[in-house]
Amino acid sequence: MTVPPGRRERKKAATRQKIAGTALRLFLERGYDAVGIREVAAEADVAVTTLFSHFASKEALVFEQDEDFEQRLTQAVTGRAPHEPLIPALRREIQALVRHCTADSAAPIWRMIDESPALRKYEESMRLRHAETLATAIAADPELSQTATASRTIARFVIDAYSLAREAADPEAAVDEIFRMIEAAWEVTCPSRRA
Amino acid sequence: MTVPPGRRERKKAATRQKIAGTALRLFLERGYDAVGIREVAAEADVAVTTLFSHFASKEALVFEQDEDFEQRLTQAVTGRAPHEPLIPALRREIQALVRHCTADSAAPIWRMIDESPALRKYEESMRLRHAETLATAIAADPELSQTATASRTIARFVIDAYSLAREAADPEAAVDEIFRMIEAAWEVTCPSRRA
DNA sequence: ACCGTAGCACTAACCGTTACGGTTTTGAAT
DNA sequence: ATTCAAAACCGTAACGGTTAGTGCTACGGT
Repeated sequence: MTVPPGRRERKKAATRQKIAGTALRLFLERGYDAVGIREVAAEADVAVTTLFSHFASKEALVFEQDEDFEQRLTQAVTGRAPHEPLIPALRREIQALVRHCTADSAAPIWRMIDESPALRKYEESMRLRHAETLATAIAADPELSQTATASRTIARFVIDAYSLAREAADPEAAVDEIFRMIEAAWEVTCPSRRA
Repeated sequence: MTVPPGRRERKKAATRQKIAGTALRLFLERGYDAVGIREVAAEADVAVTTLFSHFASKEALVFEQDEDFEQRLTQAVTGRAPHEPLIPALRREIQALVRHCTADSAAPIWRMIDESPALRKYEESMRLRHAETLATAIAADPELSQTATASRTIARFVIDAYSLAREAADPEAAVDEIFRMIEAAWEVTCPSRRA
C-alpha cells in the first residue's frame, strides 16, 4: 500500500496542491468572498468540476490539512506510552496544535477565517467531526473503560479547549487553565484509581 | 416598548408566523431538500424577498424559536435565587430543554434536522452563539468572579451537555452524568469556598 | 391631513454546486 | 506491444439559495 506511489497518484496530489495553493493565494490577496470558484479554477488551470472532485466545497479549500489535525489527535490517544494517563497526553498535543495555529505565519489565514461566516461555520462542524473521531479513539482504549457518553463528553471538552485557547489573549495559559478543568471532569468518570 | 403592539407589528408577526408555519409543514411533508424557497414563498403567498426579510436563510425557517432557547439559558443564570449555586440551576434548565426536544411531538423535526447536513451545520453554529451568550451572562454575575476563559469554558461545556444528551440513548441520565463532570470542572475554578 | 418609514412585491442577476456527456491519461493484463 | 477499464479531467448548462435594485402601499406619529 505504501509502495512506490504511482505516477497517477503523484499527479493527482500535484493537481490538488496546485488548486489549494492557488485558492489560498487568491483568497489572501483579495478576500475569500471576493474570489469566485470559477476564478480559482481558471487560475489553477483546471475545470470547475475537477476542482470539486478534489474538494467537497469552497470552504474545504482553506482547510486542506484538516485530516492531519484529526490524525494527530487520535495518535495522541492511541500512540501514547503504556500506562501514560490520557489527559496530560492530550494536553500536550492540544498545546502544540494551538501553538502551531497561533504562530505569526498563520495569522492572516485565521484572520480571514474569523471574518468569513461561511468559513467559521465550516470550521465549527469540522471540529465536531474531530470530536467524534477523538471520542471513538478514547472509547476504544482498553486501559480506560469509559461509558460512551463520558468518552464523547471528554472529547468535546478537549476540542473546546483548542477552540477557546486559540481565541484567548494568552493561548498557552488558556490551555493550562481549561485542562485543569478537564482533568477534574475526567477524574469524576474514572471508575478505578489508577494513580 | 412593550405597550399595545400596533397593527403593523401584529401584521408583521402574522406574516412571519405564516411563513414559518408553511415552511415547516412543507418541509415535513416532502423533505427539507425537496422544497425550494420559491415554493415556500408561493405557498405562504409572499415574495421571495419578503421571506428573506423575515428570515436570514432557509435554515433559519426551521429554527424559528431559537431566541427563546437563548433567553431561557441566560435567564437560568441571571434569574436564579440569590446565593443559589450556578451549576445546579443550569442543570435544571438543560434537563428541561432536553426533555422538551426529545419529546415525541418534536421527533419528526429533529429527524429532519439530523438528516440534512445544512441544518446540522446551522444548528452547530447556533449552539456556539448560545454558548457565547451564556458565557457573557456567567461572566457578568458578580457572585461568581470568574476569568473570561473559565466563563466561556463552562458555557461551552453546558451547551455540549445539551447537544450530547439530546443524542444519547437515555437523555436524562446523560444530562446527570455530564453535569457531574461539569460540576467537578467548575469547582476547580472557584477561587473562594462558598458553602 | 401629512410625511417618513417599514413591509412588501417583482425582476434579474450572482454564486456555489452538480448533472451530463465526452476526452485523455494511466496501470495492468494479454 | 497491444488492449482495455478505470480514473482523472474537461466544458457546458442548469439548479437553488441569496441579493440588489426599484418601486408601491399602508401604517403611525405629528
